[in-house]
Amino acid sequence: MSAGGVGVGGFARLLIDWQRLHGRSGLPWQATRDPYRVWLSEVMLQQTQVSTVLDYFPRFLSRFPTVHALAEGSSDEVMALWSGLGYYSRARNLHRCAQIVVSEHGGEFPNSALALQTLPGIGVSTAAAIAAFCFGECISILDGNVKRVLTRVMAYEGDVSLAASQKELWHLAQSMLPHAPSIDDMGAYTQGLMDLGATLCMRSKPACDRCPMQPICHGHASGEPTRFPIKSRRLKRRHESWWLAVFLGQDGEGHSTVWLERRPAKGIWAGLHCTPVLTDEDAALALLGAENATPQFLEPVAHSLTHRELRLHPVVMRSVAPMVWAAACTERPGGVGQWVRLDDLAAWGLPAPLRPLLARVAASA
DNA sequence: GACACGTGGTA
DNA sequence: TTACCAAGTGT
Repeated sequence: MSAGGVGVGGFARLLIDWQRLHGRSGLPWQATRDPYRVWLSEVMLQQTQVSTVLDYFPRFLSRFPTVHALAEGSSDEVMALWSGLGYYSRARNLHRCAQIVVSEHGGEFPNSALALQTLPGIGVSTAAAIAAFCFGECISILDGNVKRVLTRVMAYEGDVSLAASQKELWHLAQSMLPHAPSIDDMGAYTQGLMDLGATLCMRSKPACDRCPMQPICHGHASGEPTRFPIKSRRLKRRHESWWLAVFLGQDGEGHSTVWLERRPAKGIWAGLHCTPVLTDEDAALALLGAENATPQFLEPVAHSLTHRELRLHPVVMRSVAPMVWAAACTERPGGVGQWVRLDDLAAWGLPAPLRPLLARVAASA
């Protein structure tokens, strides 16, 4: 045991001991030091809750068990497996990263945070997590958990919305690291940072009475630990209405189909498959009215994104001669599309709100 | 440096 | 309803 903390009051020692006794263990990505699995889990967990990833991680891994398999997979299949997880640039970067690891690193992930960080989709925190877990590098992650824990322990008064504060927090995080840790120590320390933030030092109602840091925590001493972290910048969402043109048809074997187009390479749901979207009401009504059928307007569905509050208005168009629409659809901006069987949608990378929506449509079709 | 990028859960 | 935010990164 050589992990005496050098930071405030033996922070690292307290954290490592606490993690081994009370931290989380048994999560599917914890039982390994395989950089591929650790990397995959870290990317999936970016801004995403553990409970959500529990569902996606094993499915993705069973289809792509190695970085070679992933590198050789099709981008459409990767997107389909990511469908519903959100932040789809992660999936595109993941795929690109796998191809780079195979083509430029002989299929082995680089073994330092510095080198890992040059790969697409791997930033400072993810690079540190992989390096710490897989290679025992003495470097700190800096995610939301760590920021909350550190700002509370230190009663850090800086505004974490500012870049200067981020830099200061990064230095602070490095200063708390254990001294000359073993690889096991770095694993427990890194996991401990996240476990502490997730299970005790929560945003509201932190469990200070059970916290190993309580004796050294200035936030707790202040009586208002939840005052930290201090954030000035507020998120604002703007409201928008989108009309989803749900063209229904049938294939040669009598299966119900829907017309899907690939979303543009940038912006919301980039690269996913979706019904044609019209963002202007007049244009939507004009276009949908011009199609030779009776549009059926369904109840709008609310869907919120980070910066937008969407009202999705499905407009179902059924046809006796659906192929007529295919020609019309391809003329539309953004336009390359195809008819997809409603019972085959699981194999497609769709935006999350489309699955229940199309399932409803299918049920009434 | 500010902003875009998804989704589901919680207060 | 609204706001916040969860194992952040890229532009």
